Amino acid sequence: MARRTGRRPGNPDTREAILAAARSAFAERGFDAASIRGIATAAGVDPALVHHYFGTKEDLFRATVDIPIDPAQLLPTVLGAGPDGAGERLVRAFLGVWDSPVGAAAVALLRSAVSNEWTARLMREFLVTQVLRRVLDHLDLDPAELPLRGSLVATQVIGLAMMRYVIRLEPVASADPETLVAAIGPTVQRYLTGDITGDLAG
Amino acid sequence: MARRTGRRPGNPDTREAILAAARSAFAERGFDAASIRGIATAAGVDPALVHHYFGTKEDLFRATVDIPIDPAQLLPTVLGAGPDGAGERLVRAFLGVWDSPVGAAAVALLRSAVSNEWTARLMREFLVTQVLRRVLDHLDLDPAELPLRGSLVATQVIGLAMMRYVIRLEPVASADPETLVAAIGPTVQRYLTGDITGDLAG
DNA sequence: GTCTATACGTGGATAGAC
DNA sequence: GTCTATCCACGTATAGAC
Repeated sequence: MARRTGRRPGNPDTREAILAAARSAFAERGFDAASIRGIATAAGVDPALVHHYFGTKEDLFRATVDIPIDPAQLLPTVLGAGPDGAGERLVRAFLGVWDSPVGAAAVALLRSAVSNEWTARLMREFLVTQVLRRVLDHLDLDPAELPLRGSLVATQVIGLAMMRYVIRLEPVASADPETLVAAIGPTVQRYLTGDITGDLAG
Repeated sequence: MARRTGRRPGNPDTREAILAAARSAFAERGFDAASIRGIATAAGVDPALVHHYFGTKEDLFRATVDIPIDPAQLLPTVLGAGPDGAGERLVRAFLGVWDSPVGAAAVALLRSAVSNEWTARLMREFLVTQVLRRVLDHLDLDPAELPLRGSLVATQVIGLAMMRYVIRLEPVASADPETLVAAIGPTVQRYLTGDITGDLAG
């Protein structure tokens, strides 16, 4: 019995356990409020290990939100069938991602963007360069209108995320995804391709 | 010369100075990140005075967001001219409030609602009982649809606030209010009185 | 590779002097 | 009414023992 009964050394998935704990902690509390100690406790490891594997808290956050989701993959689904109905498909695709486990990273980014200037910049850049620009570039539109159209889409989509995942306002928080697609899809469609100058009457 | 040259005693507007500093601090950083010490420094007073006037940090926050804005006052403006165009008028009224100095309190509440469960509850209750219910009660609608309509309006309006005041995504962040009214008003109008079940095609 | 101990900073809150 | 001094809790991060 050369070895004591203590915890086994070199646990191979300690890193993954930390990452998972960090993901939910950041998603539930945001960057500032989440603590390394809390994450370590949730993962069942020592706080020092977190630093050992990931460096600073900021590094850990970056690793957390650096999810293996390539927005480009979703583009064919959203835009493949042409501009008609793109709004509905975009809302459906967003809900699909946010409702999935990896959506926790998106919620973490959203929650943190409110308290941290650098995470807000991270979010702006992600929204603009990874999502909005790609979608809008595939639609034949007046280039001068693109920035406004893009940020209007952002107001609706991020507002939906805020109410559903952060503020948890009912009934949006637990509504069926297709209900939201039917209700909000047309809004996004109008922001993408419709008239946004006010000529459209109720 | 019975009196020294030190700071004058009994400064009557110290309380207001603290309140103003607290408002902008909470609006810029949220409840958690804003510190009593920082607020005191910004107000040019001692941290202990903050406690003396307002009690705990939570008490101070409540005093900060307890603004003298009665949503009921805005109702005639929004709904007075009938349901047609109510969406545009609601967006205009919101921007009027949020863009004004007292809007800082609203931004503070929004920012804080993301990190604090109790401020999120505060915001939910304010939204539901003070804003959405009042607006919707004045429109003749199927009562079964009211909660969904109300939270849809919330997704769009709060999303607008997030992008304009918190994330500061351009061009929405510095857009002319009437541009936003023209673009977003019809969305709110549809959520209030239109078809939200998906029959409306682009 | 894992954990203990600790340095270092910050922030809320209070007691009590002036 | 205002401020000094301080207590206490917590968080990040690191050094170094095992």
